[in-house]
Amino acid sequence: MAPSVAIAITRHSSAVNMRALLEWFKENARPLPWRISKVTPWESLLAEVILQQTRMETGLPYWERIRAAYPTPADLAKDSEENLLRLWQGCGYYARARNLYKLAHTLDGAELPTTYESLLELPGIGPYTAAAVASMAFGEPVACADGNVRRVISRLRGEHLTDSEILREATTLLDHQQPGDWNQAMMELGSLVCTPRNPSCEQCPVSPECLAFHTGNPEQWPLRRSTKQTHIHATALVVSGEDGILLKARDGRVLGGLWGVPYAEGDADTQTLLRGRTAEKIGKVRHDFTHKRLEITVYSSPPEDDDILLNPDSVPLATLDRKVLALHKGHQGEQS
DNA sequence: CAGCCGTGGGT
DNA sequence: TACCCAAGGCT
Repeated sequence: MAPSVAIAITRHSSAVNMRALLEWFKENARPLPWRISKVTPWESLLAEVILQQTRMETGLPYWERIRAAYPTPADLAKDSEENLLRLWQGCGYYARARNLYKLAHTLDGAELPTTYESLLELPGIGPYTAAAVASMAFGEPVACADGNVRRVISRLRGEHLTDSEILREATTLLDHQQPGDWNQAMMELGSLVCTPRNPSCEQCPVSPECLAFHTGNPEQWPLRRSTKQTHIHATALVVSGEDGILLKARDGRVLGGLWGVPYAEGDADTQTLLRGRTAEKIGKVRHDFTHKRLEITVYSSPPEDDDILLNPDSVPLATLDRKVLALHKGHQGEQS
């Protein structure tokens, strides 16, 4: 009998959690644009993609610009990928932009699909984004599990849960009448109250039922991810003349689709990079990715005859390249 | 499943 | 400084 009693209590507690959480959300939700006025499903999808692994304050200006430039997916499909990347530059994880561009072409003028399952088939749309758009834009009762939800649920249960266990629990708790609000409430709670460090349990609407709160050490959940950052020495070459800077389109997965100065990692590639040039070392730039730290030695050289120079503001550039160009500009200032 | 993919802010 | 980690998805 004991197990069924426990289950009954759990279910009852879940219902209490939901009501308290939704009430807290109504009072404390940040005034985000899509909460102030209604947005289209496309605009909702744009927001979710831009906010993947990106903080609200960082992502919001990008959302405003990109939704204004592309009110519909057809508007995006009509434009070039490079123009999208120009609006995306500095936001990071550029595969998101490349996939978004593919998505617009996949639709081929059609409306956005309206269900979790069909959204999931689109490029760049995974379980989180499909659930977020399906619930918020179309009212489908599907739970989404992002980093916030993972943390909130891990602490509620006081367990180190796998992703599928998190999703199962989120689905159990989901309010089927207001799935979009409930998903947002869970994420908002994780973002504002149930923070990774120094959570504000005294302000939490569900702390009475939170096992982590009762242990007095909620920060022990969820498990920390291991992050190993490798250190890499790289070389960048700024070839500048009156007409601009030598820039090339990058390809591959790292900063693919953006443009940048000639760049190399390792001695052999560096020698190739500088071969035939009279290059002067002008300084170092440090740039961190999630899993690697770049120490970039920057060289400057005058253009050769067949170098094609561009205005850096005319092409999409990553922040890494902007840092390199900023160093070069400062060095030029010193020279004159 | 684990590693990879940007950038910026917080501690 | 070094590390964490964000409305994740792809391979």
